[in-house]
Amino acid sequence: MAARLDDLDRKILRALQSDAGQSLDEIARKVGSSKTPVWNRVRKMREAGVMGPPQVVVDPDALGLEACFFVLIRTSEHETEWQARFLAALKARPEVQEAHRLAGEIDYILKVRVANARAYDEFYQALISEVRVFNVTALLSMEEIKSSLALPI
Amino acid sequence: MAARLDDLDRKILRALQSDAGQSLDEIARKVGSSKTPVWNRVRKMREAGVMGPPQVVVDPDALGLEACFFVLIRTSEHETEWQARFLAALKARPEVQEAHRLAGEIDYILKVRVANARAYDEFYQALISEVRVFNVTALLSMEEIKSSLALPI
DNA sequence: CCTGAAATGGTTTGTAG
DNA sequence: CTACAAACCATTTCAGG
Repeated sequence: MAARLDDLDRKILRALQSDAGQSLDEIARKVGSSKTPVWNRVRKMREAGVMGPPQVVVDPDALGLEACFFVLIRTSEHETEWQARFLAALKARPEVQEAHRLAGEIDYILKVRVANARAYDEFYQALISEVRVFNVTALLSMEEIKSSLALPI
Repeated sequence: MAARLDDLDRKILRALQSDAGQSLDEIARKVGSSKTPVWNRVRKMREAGVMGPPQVVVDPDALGLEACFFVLIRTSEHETEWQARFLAALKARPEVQEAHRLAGEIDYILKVRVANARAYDEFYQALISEVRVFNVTALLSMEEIKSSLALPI
């Protein structure tokens, strides 16, 4: 799936991932090209899945979601059936913004956004009642120093 | 900064955060309203900082960024001067997609996207040469189970 | 605050180099 | 593959309920 991207493609991605609201003319000017080539490349990259649809990032505080936890999970169960249930549970829960399966001692890490510590506990209780886990450590974020969708291109 | 958002505002945010490429007509239809009120609310929420500018999410694999690490950092230094240097270093590094200051034993967590393990090591070496840290644990992601900007609204 | 329409400007398509 | 132009469609503004 690693489409061949030339320098112009990369410049376009750089412009779009910082602000997708720009007009084609603006982007063309920034990347040193013209409207049609930019449009053709954008179209191609969208079809190839190189970039997703434009999204707006909503400020969690504005919605009262003031607590962010990173959750480290160890489990003793590694059967496919258990894993399938666990993954389904994570995907179904909107509080879970990110979930990764890890290499090493810790099996999973989650990023969870909730209103407060109490809401986290409700999430936690609901999760462990759905699937058995061996050990859970929650790390509470005090300050979001950086949060960037932008990849180094 | 917690602006009062009514039900219609929330519906609009829900629609926009899943796909900001929709036309105002489509959104208006989905939320059961009309073009002008939707437009006025979008405008107001943008000005209030409730939502950021539209962004496209780029597929890391398409750029050859195939490794994702979560980095747990402990430090013994907690002076403001050290902290300022550390924060500046994190913000300056494009590999760092997220950085949080934590409560508890672990002081910081980072999410780092790089091409491979070797690129991570280069990042790591560069970071610890800039600022002194006590202990660093890197968790390598094997599989991105879920990654969603969408907040539960 | 909503409706509906008018004007502006950007996107998308098509033709030609 | 690029430049240019024409048609289309969305956004933005504005008058009226």
